[in-house]
Amino acid sequence: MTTTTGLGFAAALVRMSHLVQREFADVSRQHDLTPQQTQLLCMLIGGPVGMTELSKLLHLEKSSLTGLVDRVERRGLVARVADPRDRRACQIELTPQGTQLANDSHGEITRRLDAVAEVLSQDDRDRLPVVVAQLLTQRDL
Amino acid sequence: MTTTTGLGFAAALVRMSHLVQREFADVSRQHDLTPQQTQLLCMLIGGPVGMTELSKLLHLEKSSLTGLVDRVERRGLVARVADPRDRRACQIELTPQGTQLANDSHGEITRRLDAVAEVLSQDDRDRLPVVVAQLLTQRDL
DNA sequence: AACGAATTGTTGGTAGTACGAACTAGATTA
DNA sequence: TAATCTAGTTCGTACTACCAACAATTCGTT
Repeated sequence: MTTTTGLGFAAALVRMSHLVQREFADVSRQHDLTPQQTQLLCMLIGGPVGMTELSKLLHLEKSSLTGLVDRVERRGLVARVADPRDRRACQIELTPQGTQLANDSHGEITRRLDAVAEVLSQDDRDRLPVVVAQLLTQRDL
Repeated sequence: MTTTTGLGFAAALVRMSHLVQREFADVSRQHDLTPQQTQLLCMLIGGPVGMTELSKLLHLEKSSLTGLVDRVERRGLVARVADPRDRRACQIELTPQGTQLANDSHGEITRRLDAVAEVLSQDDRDRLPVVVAQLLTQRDL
């Protein structure tokens, strides 16, 4: 009842989430980062982002984000750069070292999760992202 | 590339995980619990569990678990009961109040995630748990 | 039975996470 | 200009999670 057969839909999602979280934590630890720090770095791969937007992307209060950025900045992985358009605001950007780490981590996580997919039929493998996309249309972004 | 269309397999899993985490956090907050506390309570629905086994189920160090159980015990939701077979060990069990909360939370989370599934075709809805079960055979339990 | 090893759970210390309320400085609108 | 809103920080609190060290108990050998 607990294993492969009688897994309900909700339970399946929860289990899958745990699997992802575990890989994420694992890779983060390899790079001596916390999962939250890794997530922040990955969020910046596309380019600098302001604090307010980051807090929305990460679903964090701004005050929580301040501390997270502080700690990652202290390690020299990101920098706060002034926003020329608004003197209150700042943009968070990856340093060269941070870029390296962000790419490595992102790549490793992607590699691992893709590896997990290998047991599936080609059909299932193609279908799952589509299904997820449908789910996300409701609650997520 | 970021949105619905070109979602890679790994990215899909990560997004789905976020969705689950969010629902979990949301429901926990409604009941004035942390996600970790909710998870602990749900883990005990099936009956009392010892600390060592719990730490494996939750992937936590025993020392981390001690604190988690302490806090939930302080709220009167669980109790440590002696294990007659081993005088070192204890079993963690839900109090009546904890049972109520555990069932409520578990039900609410299940209800929400099942609701999310409603956009899917019957076929996809049936298939996903099977696919997840296949994925879990590798890394998970 | 007794000794050493392994196991169960706790304590204490450290770092990180996350929130809310209060705040400063700069932008926006009336 | 005054009133208001927004961007980000600070502060205080509670929780999470790890590691190393520990006491009590059980297990395995001899």
